[in-house]
Amino acid sequence: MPVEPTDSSGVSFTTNITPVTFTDGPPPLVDPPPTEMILFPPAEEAPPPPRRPTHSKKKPENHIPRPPNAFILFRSSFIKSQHVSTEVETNHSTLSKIIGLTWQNLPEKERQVWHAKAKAALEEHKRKFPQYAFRPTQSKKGGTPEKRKVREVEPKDMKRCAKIAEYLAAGLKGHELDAAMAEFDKHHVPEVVTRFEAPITARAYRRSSSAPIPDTENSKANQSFFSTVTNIKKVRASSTRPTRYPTPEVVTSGNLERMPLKHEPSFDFSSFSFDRTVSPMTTFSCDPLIDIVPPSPVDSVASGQDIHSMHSPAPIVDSPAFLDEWTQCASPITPNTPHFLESPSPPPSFPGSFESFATPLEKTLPDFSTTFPTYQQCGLEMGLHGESYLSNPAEYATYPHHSDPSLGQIDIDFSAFINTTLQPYQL
DNA sequence: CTGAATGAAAA
DNA sequence: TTTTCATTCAG
Repeated sequence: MPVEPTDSSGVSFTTNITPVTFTDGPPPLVDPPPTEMILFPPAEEAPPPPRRPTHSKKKPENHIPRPPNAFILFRSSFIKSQHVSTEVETNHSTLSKIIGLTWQNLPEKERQVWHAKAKAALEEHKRKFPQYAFRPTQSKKGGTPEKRKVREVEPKDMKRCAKIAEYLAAGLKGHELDAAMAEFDKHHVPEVVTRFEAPITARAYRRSSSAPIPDTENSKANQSFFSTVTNIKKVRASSTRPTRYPTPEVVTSGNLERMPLKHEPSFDFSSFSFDRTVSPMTTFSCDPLIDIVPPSPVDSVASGQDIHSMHSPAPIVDSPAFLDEWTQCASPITPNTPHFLESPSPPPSFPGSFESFATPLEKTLPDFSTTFPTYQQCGLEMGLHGESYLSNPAEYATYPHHSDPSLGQIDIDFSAFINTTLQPYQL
């Protein structure tokens, strides 16, 4: 809400007047439901914040923001009202999910209130900026969406989001919701799964939000990670393909300077072919839009080690033959290589593995590549402190804000790898 | 800057 | 039909 021309805000909403109830503006077009029936009454109209301190880089300073739509208004008010406290959720991406669900659950009657407010806001906007016209910048050039990016997303616990939304719809807010969710989290098994095996550490969980800190005492907490495949990305309705997660088709793009494609042991596709005659890879699919078949619950790798007893086995390797294939790759890994590592434990070192073949960039990056050899063999490694989720190559493109700026942006497109090497093994 | 949601408006 | 951008702020 930029403070435009000084006086353009002639519609100053009586800021410091005694809270005598009086609705602002003209009578609403839609009669609001009885106050006691409103689940989420609009937050108090606060004076516009003293201009956002954050230095917006792409905004011309005189930028006129779009008028907010009904949902945006609802979300804004919802956040302001702290209906979901920071105790329950702080991540705004997740909050958007929750509020989105809540919006759907909202009685039509109450939604109309917000549509009315949006309409009023639009009128107000037009009064204020008669010359305004929405001018979306066409970022990409005409023709092929050559380099649309597919971004790794943090897994969200949708069950939990839905539960929160359910409680909200039932009228639980604030501290009541806190208590209810605290109880829920005590028994809830977080279902967060990336399509490949994700190193779900306690810290990663916390950071990825929407997941309570896993209770290590809860023995079944981690066993369901791969018994249920969740994290199905909800994609906005579209007649064709989801807009944000297109099927990979670009053969090569991205910044591969630091991750050589060829003649580089650490990133040589040809060196690790998934020969289906050797071992069909039946445990996963690489299409980010396709669900995967959960891998067999246990593989030979998980030979009763403590680490594995607390985590599901890595699903990538499903057969000894396949494992052998991997061992022939740049990074020798033994069948006993742990695939999971709880964050506090130091990664095991393998003679002549990571250190010996890693590129300088890789060496500066998280050491979990030694923990997840399958990824490191793909030349994949991402995350700052080894606690980020490893990416599904099919979904990964770039994660700039998770890469150290001093290292340069990691930007790899795995489409070629996926299409040529993994495609045959998709289910 | 990005992700999340929904929806209005433009390309 | 598809894309952008309104809000929000931790990451």
